[in-house]
Amino acid sequence: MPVNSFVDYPMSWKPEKDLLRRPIYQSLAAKLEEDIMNGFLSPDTQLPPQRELADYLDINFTTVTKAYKIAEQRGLVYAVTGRGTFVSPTLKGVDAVSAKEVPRNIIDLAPVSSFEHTNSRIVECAKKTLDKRYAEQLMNYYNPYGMPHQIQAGIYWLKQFGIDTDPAHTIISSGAQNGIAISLFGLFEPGDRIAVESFSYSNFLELAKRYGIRLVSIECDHMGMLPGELDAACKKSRIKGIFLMPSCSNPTSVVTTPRRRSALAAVIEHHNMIVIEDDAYAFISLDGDTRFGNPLQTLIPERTVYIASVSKPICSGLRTAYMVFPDRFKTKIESASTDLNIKTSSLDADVVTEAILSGAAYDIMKVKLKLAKQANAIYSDIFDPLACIGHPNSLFRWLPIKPVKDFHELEHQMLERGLKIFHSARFLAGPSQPEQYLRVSLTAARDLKELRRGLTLLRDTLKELGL
Amino acid sequence: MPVNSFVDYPMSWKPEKDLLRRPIYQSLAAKLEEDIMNGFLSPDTQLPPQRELADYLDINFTTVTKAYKIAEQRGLVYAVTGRGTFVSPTLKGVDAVSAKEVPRNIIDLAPVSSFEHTNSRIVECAKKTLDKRYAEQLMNYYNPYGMPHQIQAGIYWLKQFGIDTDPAHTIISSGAQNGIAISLFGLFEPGDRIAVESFSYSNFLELAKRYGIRLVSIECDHMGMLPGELDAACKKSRIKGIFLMPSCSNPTSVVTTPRRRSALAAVIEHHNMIVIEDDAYAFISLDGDTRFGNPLQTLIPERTVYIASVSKPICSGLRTAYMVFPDRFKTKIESASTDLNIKTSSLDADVVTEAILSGAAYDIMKVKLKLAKQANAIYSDIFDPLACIGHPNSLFRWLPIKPVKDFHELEHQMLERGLKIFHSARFLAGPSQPEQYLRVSLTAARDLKELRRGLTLLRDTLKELGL
DNA sequence: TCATTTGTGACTAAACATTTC
DNA sequence: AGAAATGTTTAGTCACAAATG
Repeated sequence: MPVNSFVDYPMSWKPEKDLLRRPIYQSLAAKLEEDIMNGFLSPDTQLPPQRELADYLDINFTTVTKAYKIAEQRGLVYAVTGRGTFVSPTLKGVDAVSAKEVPRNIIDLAPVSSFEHTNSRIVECAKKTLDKRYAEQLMNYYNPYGMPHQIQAGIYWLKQFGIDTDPAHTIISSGAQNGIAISLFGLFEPGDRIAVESFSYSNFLELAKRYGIRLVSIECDHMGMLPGELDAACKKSRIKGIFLMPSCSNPTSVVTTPRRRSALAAVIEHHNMIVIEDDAYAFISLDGDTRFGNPLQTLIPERTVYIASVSKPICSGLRTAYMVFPDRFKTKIESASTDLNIKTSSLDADVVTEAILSGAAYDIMKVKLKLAKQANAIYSDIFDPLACIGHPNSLFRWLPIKPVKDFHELEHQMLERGLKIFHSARFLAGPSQPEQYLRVSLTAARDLKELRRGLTLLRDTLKELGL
Repeated sequence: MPVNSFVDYPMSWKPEKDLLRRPIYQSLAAKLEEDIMNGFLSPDTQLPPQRELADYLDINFTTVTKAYKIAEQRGLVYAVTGRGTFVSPTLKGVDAVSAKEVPRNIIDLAPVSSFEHTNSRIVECAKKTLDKRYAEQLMNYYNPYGMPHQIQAGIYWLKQFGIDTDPAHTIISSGAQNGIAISLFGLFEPGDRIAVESFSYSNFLELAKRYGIRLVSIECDHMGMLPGELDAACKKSRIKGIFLMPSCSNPTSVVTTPRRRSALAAVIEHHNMIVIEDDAYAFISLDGDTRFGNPLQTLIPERTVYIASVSKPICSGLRTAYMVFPDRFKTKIESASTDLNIKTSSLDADVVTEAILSGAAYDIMKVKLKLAKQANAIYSDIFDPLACIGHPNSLFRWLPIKPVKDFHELEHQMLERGLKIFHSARFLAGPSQPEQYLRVSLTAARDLKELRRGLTLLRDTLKELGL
């Protein structure tokens, strides 16, 4: 073995051979984890090729494969056939995107919540709910997936988004994320592949990774995911499902065009995939003028789980989302729901039901849509509207910035200047992308005035940092 | 190859060699699934040994291992080293234990709910909740794991069960099952082993299997799990966690004695395991006279996730449970909670909080405890009280019966006579047990009169069937 | 275009652990 | 007590597929 070659062209990672214990692949993976966590190996560093490391350690190269695989499953590295294995740019655990109230001196541009100005109406609905004859029944064990009249109200609510369903194919979950978890658990197994847009909803990515789903990152443009790329990826390996938000992708705010939806549906159909369609932002397209196309559920209902939370259009605190699915998924979805929740909250669902049936929900939705338009107008005042892609009423914007090396550092610098905001790296499904962005939430500031202050501060800070 | 030997001593399963496509292990697993689902292979049938089948099919025997492994993960078969591989007695999908209201002519002895007579008090609490100053805040996006005052109320509530915790180590989940899912997701990975009692909570078993947890069934007696057996199992292979309900095991109703709890704690400590302690039935021990011992959480808090739902003591419809955990689990638990739920329902939690702070919860608990005692008295009228093991106030009883071949058939026969009830096979964590039981829920009948009718009918039916 | 580099997946080989008799 | 039967785990061989230059 030409030992000297290792000295001349040092490998990026040289684990000490003596420290390896059997099982080799496990101790190698542990060492790798340690060195990444300690920062010895920084993001996007290329690791030694399997064969080279194996040669150096005097072991079989598939033993290295196995060690790298474990690290990949833990989100530490990613590998591309023909190119190599690299340290992951998003380190797991750093990027839980959850909403905690920020201190008064910070302006929150991070979580996409919903304008909370309308919640007094919801409290009224809740009061009316409790005066109903059947109020006591909201407190019992039955109807784990929603009471019949609650389902009916959901079906009615979904009509405005173009969904046509019935009680046998509709249930209530404890919010969209919970519905996504139910879909993953019920219809997929660890090891299955799911296609996602190259920037995708971070909470989905985290959940899927945790469950052992192998994410396949598909390239996109300003009209949505590229059908050709999806088709190519499907030809490479069996991809069982796809996660999409065609009405307004989080975080990019891109709307998938009707033509693109049809093309994607054809590819999906052809490769016999399952769609998880998260239609959280459906309501922002309901302003009469524009038509953005129908949900994928209407194009390929036999392979789509459609999930519509009421978080954004009605109220973010109530844990209620509607799930629509074809017959063949029914048992699987319901038993996954039982496994994760036993039952959903009948009380929350009934408050939503009251809001829908009384019309309050529609009023609230209009107010929120108006606020979204106002917020976007403010954004356009401050940032170049021409550079602004995506849905005009989106609750968040996708702001291109010059690439930085360490996205945590940038987020930290922002925080020090009084802004909480998320960098695009948090939404990365696969390898690093050359372009970088900030996802600018328009909904988490305390009011529109604060939003304007925050966006102005953001613009100035970016200028100051030369981004 | 001595082909004739196969003819002389036919294997229990002979997949056609010609039908095998590559990848062999997958097509073999698919064939196995098909033949089990079709009923060609009945429960507890022993499959051919890996080597024998491999020989017959002319493939390497570890390829058969892989096929069997897949089937095991799907819950179709179970394998015991040294003994063989067998068709699973509980076929997945058949046994989702979820509560659906039964027709009027059926008496429900199946789900363990809670006596629902007290829910009007809860509706009152809910109304008071909505009159609070902060009612609007219940509808927003913040406090994903519970609002501070809700956590405080939880801490206060848990004191009566012997739990001493603080806000930094306590969160609210959307019910106990959801809390269990959070614990599994946050602290375990697919492939990890978790020890369970040989008859254990079916919803836990299903969830764990789905997540790829390898369940290790530990033998028990009338005082709880046998510490020696646990220790032995731990020495065999690394067992990362254990699921226990020491205050009243579901389905056996066994209370783990204080001495046994200490012994188990020592074994758990020694093998560095994580405990998931589901204390759903803590309240049935609060009748002053008896002391049943403290939760494991008090013995080994540094390794215990303690979960106490309010379903049984207060109200089963509200999706609220308290989770208590040590510092080192905090981040993991919280991020798993985000992955599964984003947030828990603040409204549900606040109704529970109001019930606790107003004292209503304690009143309700007393009523439910009294009802539990009455129900048990009725049971003792009808079935031999001497044969009755377990907690005297248990919400369900564990009734020994003579073994039957097909438990589904027995359940079906019961249903035809007007009784919905679950057979012990549904709660089996591992291989079949020689003893069989029925889990008799005392809480799902519409009232105590109906319960008496149901239990009488049960006794008579068992006599009629010769069990 | 084609050879090279690099990762993937399926199957094989061998050592090991447990149960049974 | 020890041999045989049987499942488990780890490591290795080999054919193949994708990216690169």
